[in-house]
Amino acid sequence: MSEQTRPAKLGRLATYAGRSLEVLRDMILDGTLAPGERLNEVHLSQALGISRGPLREAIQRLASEGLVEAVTHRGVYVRSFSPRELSDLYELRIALETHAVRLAARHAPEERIEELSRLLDHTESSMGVDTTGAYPADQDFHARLAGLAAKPPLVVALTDVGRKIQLARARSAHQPRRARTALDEHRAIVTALTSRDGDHAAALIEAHLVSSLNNALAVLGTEETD
Amino acid sequence: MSEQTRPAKLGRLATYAGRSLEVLRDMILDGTLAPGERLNEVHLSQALGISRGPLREAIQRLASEGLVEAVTHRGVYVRSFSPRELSDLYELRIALETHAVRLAARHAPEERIEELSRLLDHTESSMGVDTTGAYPADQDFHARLAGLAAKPPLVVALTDVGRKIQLARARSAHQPRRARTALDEHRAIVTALTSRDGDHAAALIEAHLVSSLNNALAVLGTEETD
DNA sequence: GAACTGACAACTGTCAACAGTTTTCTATAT
DNA sequence: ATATAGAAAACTGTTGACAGTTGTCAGTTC
Repeated sequence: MSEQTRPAKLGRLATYAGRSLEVLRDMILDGTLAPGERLNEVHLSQALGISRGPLREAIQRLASEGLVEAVTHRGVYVRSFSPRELSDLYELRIALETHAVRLAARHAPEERIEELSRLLDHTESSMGVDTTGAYPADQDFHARLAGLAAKPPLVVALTDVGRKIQLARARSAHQPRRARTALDEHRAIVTALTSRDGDHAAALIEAHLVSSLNNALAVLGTEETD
Repeated sequence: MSEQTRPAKLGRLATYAGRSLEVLRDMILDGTLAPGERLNEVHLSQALGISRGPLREAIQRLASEGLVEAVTHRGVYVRSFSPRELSDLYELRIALETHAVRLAARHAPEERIEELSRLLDHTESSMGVDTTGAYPADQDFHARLAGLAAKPPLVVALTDVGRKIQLARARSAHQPRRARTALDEHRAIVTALTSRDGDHAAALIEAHLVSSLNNALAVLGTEETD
């Protein structure tokens, strides 16, 4: 009767391939599987407790998402991005996100914008203690912002490029100092949206992303191989 | 010694999964597999002469590309797009392609632009007889145009949205009359690029895509179910 | 005649074993 | 000692079979 008593080995997705995709993607994005690292099918399937079939299906999707690179008969590797590639990704993201924010300024319903504002309030209050989780909050903000444009293909495109950027930034997670600045920048964007000033919001988003990129590049530059 | 004497059952990709992906994608994009149609794994694997394993891997990639929709335990279906969805896809494409063309106007080397111009000459001359192949030529032009921006992520994004648009337009392939117009519009874009006028080129691209969209919407509107 | 029940068929999800390739290691020769 | 050739190990690509779910259809009940 109850949902709890079913096999439950599979989560909500009800398929090993689907669950493996999410697990692997998380492992890649949080650095458990480092850029350049090889994905051994046998080891991974044993670690996940499944066979190679569904695992390979998950890997195909990761390859399609551009998070891993598959070389025939030679294995799949976690992608690694050069600073130049990171810049290019950000440039694309800027093009997409400025477009999204202009649409949002014109068409987003008042309440959805207020929702976003409240989200920032919540982020700020829970940030007083420590900035852990500041990066997820940042991602959440940008995802909701994209949603305000109400154009599914745009959300898809931004999700795609966002994941690659997250991987490219890899271990250079947000720094505590930057979290504060980012929050202020987010607020300014929401304010511009509230006053329906698309051009201003777009300019703010661009500046925000540029400094985010510069921050990432700086971290990558100073970071020496351990 | 020679490449020809190897098993050769597999083409250049050397893997059933990779080849199946391309075959299936072509079948979807040329309408052999119609929107809404179900992909039966057993039938398809027999038709392709392979087992279900590599076939399923190919299908996962198609799902990731947004060309098919997978429903757990219920099969995968070729995606179908509403006019509204087609419009949204075009809007995204406009945002991306105007961005690309601005970059091209600023940075593309002279010779690459001339190359594009010669491509149009060739298209025009081989179009005198019949307009078959006008649509591939159009796609080729846009692909090369995106390439001029020299930003790989931008090319990837445009390829993704381009494929979906191609599927959404499905059987509404280019009309002979429009082929001529499109060629003229392409020429105007190249001319603007030659004079390094990014804004003008962007405006022309936008107009070109809008009329392309309108053409597609008109065809979809008048087209009744056979 | 319509709605329900249960068996049957079809199909998707998964697994374990096989085949072919690449890599590694060892033994041999220079 | 270095380089080389060959065998062994490790791994990817593929297959055929099994398991569980969904959909179908005949038979039954109201």
